[in-house]
Amino acid sequence: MGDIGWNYENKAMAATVLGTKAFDYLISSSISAECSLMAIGNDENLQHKLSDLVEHPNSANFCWNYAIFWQLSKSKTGDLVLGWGDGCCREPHEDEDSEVTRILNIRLENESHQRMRKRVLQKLHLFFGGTNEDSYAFGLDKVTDVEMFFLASMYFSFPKGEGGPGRCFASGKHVWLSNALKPSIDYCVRSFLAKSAGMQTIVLIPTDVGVVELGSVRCIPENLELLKVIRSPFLSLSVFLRAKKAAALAALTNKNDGSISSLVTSNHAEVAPKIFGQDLYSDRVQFRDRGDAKGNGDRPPITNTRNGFQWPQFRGNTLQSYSPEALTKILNERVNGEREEYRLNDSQLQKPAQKQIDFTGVSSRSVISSVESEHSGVEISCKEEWVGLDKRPRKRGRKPANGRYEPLNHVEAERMRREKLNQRFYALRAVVPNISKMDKASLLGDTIAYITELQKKLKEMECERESLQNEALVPEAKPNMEMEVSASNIDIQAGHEEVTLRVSFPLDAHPVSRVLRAIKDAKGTIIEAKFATDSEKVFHTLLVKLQGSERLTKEKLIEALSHESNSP
Amino acid sequence: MGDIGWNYENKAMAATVLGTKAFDYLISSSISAECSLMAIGNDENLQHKLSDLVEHPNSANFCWNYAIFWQLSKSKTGDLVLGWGDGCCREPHEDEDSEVTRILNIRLENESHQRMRKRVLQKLHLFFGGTNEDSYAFGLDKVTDVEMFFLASMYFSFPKGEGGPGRCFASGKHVWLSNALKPSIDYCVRSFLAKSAGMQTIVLIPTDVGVVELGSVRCIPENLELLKVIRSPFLSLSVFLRAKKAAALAALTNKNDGSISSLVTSNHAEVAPKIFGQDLYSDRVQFRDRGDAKGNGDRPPITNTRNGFQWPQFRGNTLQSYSPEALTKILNERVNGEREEYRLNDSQLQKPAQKQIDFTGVSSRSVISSVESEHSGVEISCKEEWVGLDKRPRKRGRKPANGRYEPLNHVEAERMRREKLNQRFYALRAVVPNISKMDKASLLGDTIAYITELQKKLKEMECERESLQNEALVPEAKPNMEMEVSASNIDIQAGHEEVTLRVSFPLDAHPVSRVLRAIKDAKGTIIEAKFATDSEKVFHTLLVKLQGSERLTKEKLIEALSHESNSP
DNA sequence: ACCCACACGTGAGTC
DNA sequence: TGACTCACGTGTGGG
Repeated sequence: MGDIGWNYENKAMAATVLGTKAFDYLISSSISAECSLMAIGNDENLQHKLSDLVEHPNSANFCWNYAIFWQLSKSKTGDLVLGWGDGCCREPHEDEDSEVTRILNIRLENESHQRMRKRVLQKLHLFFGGTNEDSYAFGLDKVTDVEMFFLASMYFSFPKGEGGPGRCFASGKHVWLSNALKPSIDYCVRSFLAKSAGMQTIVLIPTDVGVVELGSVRCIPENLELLKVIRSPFLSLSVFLRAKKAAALAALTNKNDGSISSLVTSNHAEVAPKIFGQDLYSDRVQFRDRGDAKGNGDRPPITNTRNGFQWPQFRGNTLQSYSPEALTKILNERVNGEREEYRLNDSQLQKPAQKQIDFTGVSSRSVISSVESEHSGVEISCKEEWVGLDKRPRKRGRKPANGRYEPLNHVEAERMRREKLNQRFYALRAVVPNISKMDKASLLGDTIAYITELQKKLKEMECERESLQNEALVPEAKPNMEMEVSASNIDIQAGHEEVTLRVSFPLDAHPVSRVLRAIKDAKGTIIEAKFATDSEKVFHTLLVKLQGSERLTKEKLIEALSHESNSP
Repeated sequence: MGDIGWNYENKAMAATVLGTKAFDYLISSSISAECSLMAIGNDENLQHKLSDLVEHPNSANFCWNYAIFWQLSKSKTGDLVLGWGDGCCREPHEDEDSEVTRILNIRLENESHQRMRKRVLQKLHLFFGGTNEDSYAFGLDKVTDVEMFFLASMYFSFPKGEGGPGRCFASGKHVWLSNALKPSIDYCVRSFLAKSAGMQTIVLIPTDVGVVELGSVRCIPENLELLKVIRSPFLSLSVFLRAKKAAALAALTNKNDGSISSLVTSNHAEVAPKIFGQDLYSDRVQFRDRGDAKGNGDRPPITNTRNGFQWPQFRGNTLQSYSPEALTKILNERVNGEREEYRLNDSQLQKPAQKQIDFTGVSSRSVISSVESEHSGVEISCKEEWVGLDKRPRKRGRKPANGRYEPLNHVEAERMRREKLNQRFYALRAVVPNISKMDKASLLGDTIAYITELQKKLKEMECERESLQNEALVPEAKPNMEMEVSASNIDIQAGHEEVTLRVSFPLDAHPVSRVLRAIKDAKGTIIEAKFATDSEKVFHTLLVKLQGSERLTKEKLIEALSHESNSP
């Protein structure tokens, strides 16, 4: 592909922003129109799961700065590839370590950098068939290193077995890099970008239908528990996505043409495949019949339409309609006239951009809300026939973003809240063993039981440890105390050059006690008892007189001793 | 009051069923029409909390067989009394210990007992102003000992400071009896009944507005954690009930007449006090304006009416309308003709009773459902003007019971589900320490964190214990093994009548080792070493020759020993 | 048929 | 004021 005519004022600068290597990757190795089919899902559900991973510091997974789901899809050439399914990237929390915040905010200060970054993203976006209105760059008033990495990742795709995600997916084994900054580490063609974003930890987790990628600027050691927690929400998703994907691919194969429009427009009510009672291609039911059946049609139509809208898939259709030459032409036009065109398309914009190319004044919020209101118009005018008609590509991924836009219709906010809660429930299910039933109440009950059990165990353990310590101390201290030589059990009689020591020990703690008892049992009488020592051992020599004719043999004695030890 | 003319065929038999003493209590000391005002609350919310305590074996409180809330109310004479607010009693679970099941099922076998029990309950019920239709006895096909106790409790009330609940309430301290079967225990005038029901554990927990009483046939030792869990759901209730009660009493005082009808009919829209945005006397909002505002008036009216219905309080109005003579007359009539009247009132009954007095064929479900359907009719006929018109007394307490009746309008079922979930959340809050925020998501997050923390700790502990055990085993086994007398370290030389034993031990584990080392340190030479023993001690006698002019004093030796022990 | 569990949209309250 | 939590009634799908 090579240079396809990107018209930057300063290519070198663009390379600086992205890094030469990464930039090369971008325009040579990885970007390809083949990922046009990628986002079959574009699943809000998935999105919420991902955003919960990175945006909620209270959960167990507080540590991630971005999350991407590499979704398995069919490329234009028919190969299976892993492409950006959905993702989320967060701004630094206020309570973040200053060091982390610093990393996350890198390159915010430089205005020209910012401009260039946006331009690069814009270009990428346009090249892949996006329009100016739905460019991410518009929605951002700053592009950090992390964000740059995150957004650029969107234009990569990986065949099975190639690149980090591809290898992870092929092997089925997770990858946990906690030192991704090390020069030797090269987990993926995007490594360079990841490093420039300060990603210390990168985790890849395979699922049935793709790969979850998480990154953190912190160093997070591999943790199987955490892995389980992360993985859990995507397990339930797998079933859903898999069916979705299978049906989509089937539809594609049946139609026997690779065009995306067929995929999009084939979604009519009578043929629309259903999965879990929901339409396959939208993550909500197209028409909640309830909306009409319940006779609450007086609600603002935005509610139904927002849910029911069949968003055409990102990039596919637009990409198809441009020849390379036309694309280049458009690119050139846009570079010079982007603001004008932008304002043209967004006449309702409350806050017009004030500088030539700077978009920082345009908050994501105003953009989106204008899109929203435009939709409302469409929706009102064509209540039923909109399927496949609206060509407006859906905003892809990272929808709530950080500069969160306002409406989140209270409906969506509530949806997110619920999703978050469910997320927690999933996570809880992952950490609590022996769940009796799968319903929430039982889960909570089991959780409570489990916690109390753990607490009890812990208390027991503590007691045990205490007593064990006491035991360990007492019989270690006791015999030591007993065996301790002190004023009470030592006696000295000094002579001229000789000293007579007399030391006493409790019998039962003394090694010879059992021998003595065995002798006693054998009715022997000790006549003389001496002991001697070398550097390693102590020898006790006993002269024993036996009563009667019994002979004390070694065997007998040993038997007596072992017998004694069995029944103390 | 004494005998007020109860017309049993066999009074002695009735006494046998309930127990003489309890029976005496019932008709002499405790029962009084004063409890007519008691059930100001009759709160479904409360009920759910209680039923959750006894009916869900999965929760932490799996162990209770009945639960009663003794609610503080104003009696007819103006005194504050604790009376049956709400309660719940459960049948044995299938998976219950056979012993417990046996206790819970006691007296099921005897048909005449059953008949008598129902008769007694019926009498009590009628005497207190109930009608045949809403008699509990109708709804039960068996009355166990536990149930008998539970149901009979309903007719008791206690002034503040008197009786178990009264004393508990006055003192503000909980009572936990885990040996309530002991003859010496007499927690309440109902003790006799409790004992006959096999209640081993009885717990009384004071709240601001009444006392929670729990009973179990198991022996449950006092447990502060459990207490906390039990108490928690009633804390949130307290606020609600207190305001409710206060307003109710205020309304009563303002009206300046003690009649209940005033309490019931005063509840019009414009004067109805509100609490938490809900009408005071019904636990649901009378009219959800939303219902009309949303324009879904085409819903079956049952929804609104069921929620909006102002159920008159139990007993109050009916009791007021009968003179004592009329009451007696009715009692006599009913005893002889109860089945006829019963069938008269329940023409829709699918399953008519088949024997003269036996009600076992009448399931609670069919009775209630007939009542329900009757209500539906009422609701349809008078859509808005129903306030205070419907005189049907509400079923009091223990509504879902065990033979749960059918509709639970899906609305109510959902309510219960939510309540149950919340219950669990409360319980969870009680067992998880360090909850950052009070919202559910955070709670779950914290719970997960806590669990993982506990698991980690436990794992650590286990490791620690293992290594400690190894440590404990090794130096416990090692010296034992070292000190073990076996073929390897014992040597016997037999003479005529004498035997010479030679036993060796490792030096460092031998008591004298430190003495020997001290001697060595003091540059002494052991000339002779003997040992002797008596029944308790072993004496080592050492003759030591010292080099040079140093004198080995006792103090020096001890110092050397202690010095050595400090730095091993 | 019914029961159960869940998710949804919505009104209301809270900070 | 908006962001957020919560409870409610309702629709729905699975057993």
